Amino acid sequence: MHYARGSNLLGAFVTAVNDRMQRQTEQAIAMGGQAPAALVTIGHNYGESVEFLSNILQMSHSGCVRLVDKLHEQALIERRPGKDRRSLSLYLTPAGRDRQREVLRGRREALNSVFETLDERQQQQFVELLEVMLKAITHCKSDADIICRLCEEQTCAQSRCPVTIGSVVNATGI
Amino acid sequence: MHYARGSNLLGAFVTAVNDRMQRQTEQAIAMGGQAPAALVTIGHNYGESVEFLSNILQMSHSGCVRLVDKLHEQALIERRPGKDRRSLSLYLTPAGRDRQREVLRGRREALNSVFETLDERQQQQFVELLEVMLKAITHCKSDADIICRLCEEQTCAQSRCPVTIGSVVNATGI
DNA sequence: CGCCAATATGTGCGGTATGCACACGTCTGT
DNA sequence: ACAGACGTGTGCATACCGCACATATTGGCG
Repeated sequence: MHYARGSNLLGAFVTAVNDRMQRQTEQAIAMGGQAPAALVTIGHNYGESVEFLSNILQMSHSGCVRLVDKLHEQALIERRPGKDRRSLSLYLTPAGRDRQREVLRGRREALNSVFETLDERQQQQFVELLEVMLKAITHCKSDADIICRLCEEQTCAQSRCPVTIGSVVNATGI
Repeated sequence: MHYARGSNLLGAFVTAVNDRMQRQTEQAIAMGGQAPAALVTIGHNYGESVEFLSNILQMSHSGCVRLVDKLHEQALIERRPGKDRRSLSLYLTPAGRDRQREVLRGRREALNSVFETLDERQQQQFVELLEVMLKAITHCKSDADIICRLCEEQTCAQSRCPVTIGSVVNATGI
């Protein structure tokens, strides 16, 4: 009965933080749905294909084509020929890069407004617990890409990322 | 620089958990958007109006009317005359109550699958930190209702809810 | 080599979720 | 008693997204 309360608090917390994050990121790009994640993910994975993107965003291929169209209309991304003559490579334009930074800044502000209510010692404890859970729930690279689709890459890269670690340690094949 | 990593991990974590929670709750009711939250919230607030609901779900009044229509079509809720002759009172039907339980079960499963990767001592630590943050970010009753729109009420009520406490302690008027 | 299955993109069409502007009835305070 | 606030509902439009399908390309295999 006791950890039912824990799970419930976790749910309330996730709802609260996700609301803030979503509001800020959607406002930064003036588009909803998976658009903010698309911009960030394309920025993290220069030159990848629409197919690749649709997997990370967990949407249908056709939906992703439409999303890419929208981003292209707004001159936020470029479509260049890919490795195949079938596929495309997606790149952020300079304007897209700027917009991506705004998305990430909005996200960071939303997250800081919650995280900084902890004192330094609590922050450290909290990070350790997050690491345990993130590591445990990431079973492959695909999981990791999905979880990190809105992450700040350099922040992640400059230190050991529990999601990446989990994706290796728990790897089940795919 | 160090807590930028913490905020980023928090973001990845929230994204991961929210994905799971959303998938499970939407599947339970076979409707998307705010429908799961609507069902749970109506269950928590028997006899409240459409207006009340639209505030908690943070959607326009008209959008909320349409949502209520959908739930009514599926015989999940009842519309009875409200206090005024203007307003309605919303109630779950027995089928709606069942469906609400399924939504909450899906949510609980999603959350447990993450929370239970911590051992007992870590769970206790984690709950304490969640309490600190939830209390700090809740400034009024409206905040509390929004954050708790998908909560399991009895789990919340049987022990001190940090969201409710925050809504009182930090009250700023509205 | 020639052909078929797999891959990658894109389109036609429809459905769901939601908002804005507005209409209508009801209430409330002066 | 009447103006303005309030609560509900409707017409219309839009954003987002999936399914089924069309098209182009590739790779493997007989």
